[in-house]
Amino acid sequence: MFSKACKYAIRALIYLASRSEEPEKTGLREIAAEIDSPEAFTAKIMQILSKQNLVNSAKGPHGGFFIDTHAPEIKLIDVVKAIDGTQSIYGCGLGLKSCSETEPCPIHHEFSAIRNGLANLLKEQTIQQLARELKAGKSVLKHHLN
Amino acid sequence: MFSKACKYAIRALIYLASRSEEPEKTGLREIAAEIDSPEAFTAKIMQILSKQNLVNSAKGPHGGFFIDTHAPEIKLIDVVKAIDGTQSIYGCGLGLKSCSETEPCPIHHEFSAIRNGLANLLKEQTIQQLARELKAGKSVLKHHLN
DNA sequence: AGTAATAAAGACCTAATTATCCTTTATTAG
DNA sequence: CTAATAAAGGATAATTAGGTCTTTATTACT
Repeated sequence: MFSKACKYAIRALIYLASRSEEPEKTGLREIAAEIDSPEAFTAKIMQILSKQNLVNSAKGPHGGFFIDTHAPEIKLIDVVKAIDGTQSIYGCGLGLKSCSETEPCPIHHEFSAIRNGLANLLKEQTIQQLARELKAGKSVLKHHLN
Repeated sequence: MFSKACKYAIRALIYLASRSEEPEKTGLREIAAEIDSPEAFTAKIMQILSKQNLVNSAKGPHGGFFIDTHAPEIKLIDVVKAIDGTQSIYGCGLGLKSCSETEPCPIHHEFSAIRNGLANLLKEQTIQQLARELKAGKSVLKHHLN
């Protein structure tokens, strides 16, 4: 569905959002540890998110990443587009270059409903919503050992 | 959604099924040409499908691939499982090892509906159904130049 | 029997993704 | 102004997905 990079990105953003009322910034090390992702690779992903203004960053001591609490909430689709691109969501299910309503691939119509459902979900759901559920203990970002 | 190999597999099977009342077998070259896929790579995929008994083959002159018309219709999910494995359908959307109803990832519930819809579709739809629509001119397997 | 046609099998190559390492640059505390 | 800290950026390595090539086995037709 999503690339690994995209999964890390979503997890990282949810974690960041889950502690974004804290005025403190969160360092890369902590993020990677909390979402159980490779640190250096996560750094690359954070760079992309930062360039796309999905996240803010500050260098130096007490620096780190943070989400602007005054900015509009981040939609999942923004993250997916930033990391995986639009083709991953809107491309043909069977990989045909020219697949459309008028020249559909064999599964085009059957998959449209699903694809649209997914797209709508990604457009509706925000990182912050998911972060609130995480904080409420309704979900987890990594395996919790008993 | 699916790997390229899986897309080729589905396209190849639909093409084969679309001409399976022909008693003649269909050679690799023709399949690859008709679904616009790399020949050698398609050969590999056909080997897998053949081992999984999703398709039959015959060596030698006038040999080729064919689908047993008396066997039950091939469900899309059989193809996806054979090529991409079950993880591609049932794995966690955020890549968590232990994601379940009791320890869900943040998007678990939201995605369950979509995931289930997809799985049901794959379980219902058959290659042969799609082949009939293809033959009726309602869909295409490759780009048709004007 | 011999030859051509075809799939099967395995080794091999290439490109993209994932991941690591190291250097540079910016920021801050003291 | 220096040392510490942390992100940014570049280079590179490892892994996986995607794809090719060569050889072998099988069959049909002279």
